[in-house]
Amino acid sequence: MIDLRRLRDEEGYRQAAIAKGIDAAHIDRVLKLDEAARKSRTETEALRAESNVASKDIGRAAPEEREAKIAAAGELKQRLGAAEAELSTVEDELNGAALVVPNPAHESVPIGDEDDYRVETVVGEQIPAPALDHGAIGEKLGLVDTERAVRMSGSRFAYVMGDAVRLQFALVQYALAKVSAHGFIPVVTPVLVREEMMELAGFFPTDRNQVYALEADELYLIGTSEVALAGMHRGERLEGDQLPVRYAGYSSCFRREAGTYGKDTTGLFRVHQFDKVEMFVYCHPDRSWEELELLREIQEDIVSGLELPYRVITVASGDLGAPAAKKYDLEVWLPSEQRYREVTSCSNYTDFSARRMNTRIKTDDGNVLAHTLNGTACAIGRTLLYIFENHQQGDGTINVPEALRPYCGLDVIGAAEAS
RNA sequence: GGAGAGAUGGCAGAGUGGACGAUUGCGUCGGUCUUGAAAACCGUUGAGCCCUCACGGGUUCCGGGGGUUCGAAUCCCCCUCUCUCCGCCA
Repeated sequence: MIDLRRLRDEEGYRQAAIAKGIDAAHIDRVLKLDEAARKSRTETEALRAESNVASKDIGRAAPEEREAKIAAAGELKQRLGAAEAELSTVEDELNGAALVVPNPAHESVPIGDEDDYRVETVVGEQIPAPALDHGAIGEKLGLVDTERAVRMSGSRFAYVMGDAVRLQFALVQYALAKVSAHGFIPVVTPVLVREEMMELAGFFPTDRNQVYALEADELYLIGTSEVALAGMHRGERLEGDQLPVRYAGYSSCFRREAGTYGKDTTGLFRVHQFDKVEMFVYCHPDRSWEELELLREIQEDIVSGLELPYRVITVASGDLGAPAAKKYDLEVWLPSEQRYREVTSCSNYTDFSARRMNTRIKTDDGNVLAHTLNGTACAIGRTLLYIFENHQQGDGTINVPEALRPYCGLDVIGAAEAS
């Protein structure tokens, strides 16, 4: 949710919202509605004050005076009712209009669309395509079975098997160790949440068709543990001296992937269900830009520790999504496609999400809205597939990155099958 | 799944239609006393929004949403959650 006060007072804030792709005319409409709502609120409250005084007076009045006073108060109530009705109409309209205004982009974000990103760093070698792409080698080495999974559950499901499972849990342990070093508290979150949480976390109504619904129970499967972590401190006031609070959520994630027919149909790249370690930070507004850089550093550390070639880009304003003021994508080189593809991303939501969640911080100068950030620590399935390709060796085996060996006891995968 | 009880400020816990944003206790913060501390005593102590340069004023909030009434923490309806007992279960 946007800060209406800043939207009307700060031209830069307004311009930065427009950079995200919202119509300037829409913002003007929001501001007009805001002004109308404030005027109506002032009038309504004045009437209510009058009405409150009248009611209290009845309580004090002598019995013989009551009749007349009640009649007078009743008339006041009529006027108040009309004013309240008008106010609630304007407020509903305002809320509806304000809800679609995106969080303004930070000044360091390049203006533009999907292709206008800025490359920040490039690390590692862009290796040539391996003998087998991740889907093929997964099937060949008995690590991934999509054919049987399709019979079981439909397309975009997979059985992950054998050493891939060992690697999966090694990745979880590895990622948790990395984030724990920075004070992240591990959390296993609920994967089912109420509709209200989906709305407050900003996924409804916009991404409703991406979310699985359990209609009988009116519960929804989360697409990321971000939903559950963003809701953790709903309506709370956090102690300033305990911040920043950093959580590492681990959960399965569920996505309908509506509208992606024919895209990334092989292997684990785009599936309906995958596991993920997600970072989520609550912090003081003064600190959030530092925290964003920390998230990015951790992400680079995790990926480079797995010896994967990657680059980091700053996503352009038009491709940010409504809540993010700035977003980095970390993309790993996918040799079979000879291009970089996303593995993690991290965003600063500033106070956009906290305003809706009503998560505040106690400070000496009163309470302020928290800033929230989120970023992937490790998307397990995708990371597995980048390992399958980038660490595939000439003999058809997969070399296990040093960093994972202590967690799974494997040096190489597929030696028996390949020979 | 069945039956019952409940949800009030940081916490505990009063309050069943009119001076209640709410008795009291603990905790908080400030002060008195003390070499210092404790104890004791005195005082202080919720949040959101609107108006105002400010001082200040108004309004809303007693789990959430609706309703009755001139007036609701209090009465009515719906929802959510918690506890106790029974059933089931990893």
